[in-house]
Amino acid sequence: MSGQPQRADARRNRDRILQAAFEAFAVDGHLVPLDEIARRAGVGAGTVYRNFATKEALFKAVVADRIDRIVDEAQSLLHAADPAEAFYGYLTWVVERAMINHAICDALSTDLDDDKTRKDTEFTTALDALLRKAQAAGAVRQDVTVQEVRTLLVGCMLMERLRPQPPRGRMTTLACDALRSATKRNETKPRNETRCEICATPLTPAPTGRPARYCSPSCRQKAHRRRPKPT
Amino acid sequence: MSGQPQRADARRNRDRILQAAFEAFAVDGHLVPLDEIARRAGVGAGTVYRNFATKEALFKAVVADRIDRIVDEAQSLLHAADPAEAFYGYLTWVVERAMINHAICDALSTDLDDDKTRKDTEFTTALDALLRKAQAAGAVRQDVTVQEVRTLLVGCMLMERLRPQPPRGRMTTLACDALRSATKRNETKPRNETRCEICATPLTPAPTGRPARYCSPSCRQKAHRRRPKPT
Amino acid sequence: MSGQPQRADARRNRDRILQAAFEAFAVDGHLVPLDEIARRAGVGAGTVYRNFATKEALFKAVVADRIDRIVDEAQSLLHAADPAEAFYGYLTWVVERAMINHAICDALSTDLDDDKTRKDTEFTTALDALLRKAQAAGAVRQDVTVQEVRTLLVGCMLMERLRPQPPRGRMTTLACDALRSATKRNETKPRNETRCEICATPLTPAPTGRPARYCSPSCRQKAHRRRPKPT
Amino acid sequence: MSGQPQRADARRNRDRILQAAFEAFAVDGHLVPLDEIARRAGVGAGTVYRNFATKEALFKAVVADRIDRIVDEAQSLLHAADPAEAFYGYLTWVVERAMINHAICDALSTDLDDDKTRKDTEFTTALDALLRKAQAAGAVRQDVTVQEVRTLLVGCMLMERLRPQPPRGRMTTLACDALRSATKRNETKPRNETRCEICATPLTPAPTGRPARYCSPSCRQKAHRRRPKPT
DNA sequence: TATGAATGAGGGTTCATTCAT
DNA sequence: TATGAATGAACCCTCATTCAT
Repeated sequence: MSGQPQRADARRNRDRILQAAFEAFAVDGHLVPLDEIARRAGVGAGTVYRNFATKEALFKAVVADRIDRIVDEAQSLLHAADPAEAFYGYLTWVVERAMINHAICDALSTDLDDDKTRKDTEFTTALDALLRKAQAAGAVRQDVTVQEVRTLLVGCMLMERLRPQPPRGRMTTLACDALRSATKRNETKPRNETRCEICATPLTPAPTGRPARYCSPSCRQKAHRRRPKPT
Repeated sequence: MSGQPQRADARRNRDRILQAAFEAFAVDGHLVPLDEIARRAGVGAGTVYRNFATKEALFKAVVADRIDRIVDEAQSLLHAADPAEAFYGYLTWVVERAMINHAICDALSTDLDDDKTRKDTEFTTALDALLRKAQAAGAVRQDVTVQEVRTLLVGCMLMERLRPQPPRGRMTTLACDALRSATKRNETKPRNETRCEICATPLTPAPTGRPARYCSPSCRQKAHRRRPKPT
Repeated sequence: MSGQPQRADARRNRDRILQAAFEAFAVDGHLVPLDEIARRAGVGAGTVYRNFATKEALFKAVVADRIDRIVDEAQSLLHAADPAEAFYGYLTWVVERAMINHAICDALSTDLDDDKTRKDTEFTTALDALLRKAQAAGAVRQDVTVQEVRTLLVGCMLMERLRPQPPRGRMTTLACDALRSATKRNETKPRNETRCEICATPLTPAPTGRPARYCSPSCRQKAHRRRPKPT
Repeated sequence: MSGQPQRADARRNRDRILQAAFEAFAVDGHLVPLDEIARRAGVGAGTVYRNFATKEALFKAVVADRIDRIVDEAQSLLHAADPAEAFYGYLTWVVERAMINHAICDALSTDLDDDKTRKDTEFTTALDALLRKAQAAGAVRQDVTVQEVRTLLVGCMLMERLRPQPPRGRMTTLACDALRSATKRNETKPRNETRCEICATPLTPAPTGRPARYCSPSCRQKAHRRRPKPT
């Protein structure tokens, strides 16, 4: 049940189920019915249960599968020339992946129960290696632990998911600044974008005419009411 | 249906339902059955429906209720003597509240549909006021918008929730560093804590004996296998 | 509970409930919630129950109320100059009323339980009187009983309800022909309307062009397939 | 979902559900709970939903099933030797079927939505064919349309249902008289049955003794009160 | 072994009826 | 007495899991 099935067709079924589940979870999360996953995989519901004891077990298997790929990437970056770029680039890369596939985010934040020790350790170890090299190169402040970095990484995924509007990756850039040594921030000149004076919604500058001060009539009205009455 | 009921018992029931729903959502999120909420509130399921047209409406009412309290706090801090402390203190306070009540986190990240404009704007406006004063005082970098701060705030809630172990608020402190002007970070001396050489789990120093290098026998074994074989 | 309440306001409430229930039943039948009836009547649900033991009892009271009015009409027609016109006119009148108020139909076809004997007898007696005079005048065949007429009457209501399209009352006219003495039918020249040759749907003649033979392309196609292939 | 299931047990279950639903609807109409249907069929509620997407869909399937059988009968009568007998016999036969199974009545009076065009047309077409032959043979008046016949047919079902007492089919006979050419009625000699002088309920003649004049003591009492008081 | 049909415990929601105010 | 809030059984429907084929 848990090991790798031997027969070729059984193996193929298992992979198709994993793939279908991954795609389904990526889009709809946990709430996609198992029958739907079976349908996408082109197998019967019973076959899913032959390969995975419960729906939850299937979910965990998907997640473990994804962690493997992420760990691979970390390991391949270990010997990069620039440790700072390797480290920050890796964080960005993982977050980008998670934007596409929500399951990745769950993979890194969910407990993996039985398998936890193994998978979890693998990822943490690989991330730690990148972190230490970056710290040794002075690119990351010394007082952060790998667990904190890992948590921040998941936080970035969640934040980017909350703000899908551009600029993409802004929250990750910000969060990375929290990790950088004090003198190497990504701080920019204040953007001189204009925002609604009432609700701070960014205003898209109109090509012509007088620049807008409010994002909507209702905010303009609100501002009007706030102005002191002339005596 | 939507206004405050007049009768004392009805009012009391409504409050009890809101409270029970709040607690239930805080722990289990959306998935707690409505019957369970009714049971906790000590009323019948029908009574819940008398007060809230659907489960979703109940959820939104809970969320709106919480936002109100959070907005109140922001407004009360607007005239604090120290804008920096007011701003960062507020972020910390909100995150702490959210640690106890997960619904707060949803409240700030969920769309509130019809009411969204109003509640959402109220919160954003209050947060923006705090932010601008802190920026004016040089305590927050100029290139962040209130929307970014808000997202970071929700991110902190989520991250703290992922790492309930001490030190509490560490992720928030880190995230705040991302907002601070470069020279005012909370960077500390590297903690000279020792961590497992394999999986980076922090090691609690034993009072006596030789300091441990690994967190567990399995990691020790793993380290052993990695050592180059003597020729 | 069952008798007439004495106090003026109580009496008024009872009447308003009856009226509201009548209107609600007329439109939606039995399935309108009792709360809705109470709301329409401008009273609380409890007040409805003070006046009528159950929803069913309320329904029966409505029905009895309507029968009263129908019986009144029958009695007022008893002394009309033309017994045939009185009889057939009465049937038509009742059916028309029922077209507007479905509750009337139920009133005449539903068992009235306890009250049945009284109300039911009243109506049957009144109808029988009209019938006998018409039979005596040779306007109605001798071999029908009042029970049959009554059933036919309800049948007309139901049929008209099934065919709300014009000509209104056609089914009633037809059914009345079943009652007439053989020589006094309402038979008309065959309407030379054209109907679809396939499904018999009446065809609205176009003002210009060749007259249509089929109601729709699909019927034309069907007709085509049915034609014998040329050898 | 919609087609015929392949497995023998599935097919059997589907048939049992249809049958159970048919019987349940026949007795209680739409309001029978779906769980009850499942129970009667000896399956779980889920199985019903596997075969029919909604309760409404199940109802429509039942109805469509019945129409099929009725249409079959009409088509088999098309080439009968006596068109009059075929036509009137068919009406009687359909009504008799509907007496046993109320769902048939609904089948012919309910809209069948998507399938309506097809099923509805099939039935109307078949009925129209019978009608035209009977009209050509002079057995049916020329001024009735197939739609009217159809409505009358449903009306007969409803009327017979309202009067389950003997003689069976009397209402249908009457209604058919409405369709007959004037000279071919089923008018009989007036039955010299005696009826209650008060409420017109037919009196079953007692084998011995003086013939009854009233159907019940209460009617006798009523008659007594109506008699003019002797001066 | 693979299929997909069957199960049945809930889930959200409605509404006739009761009862505290 | 009138109100309308509270009750809770019942309804339709879903879906994780089991099992006959």
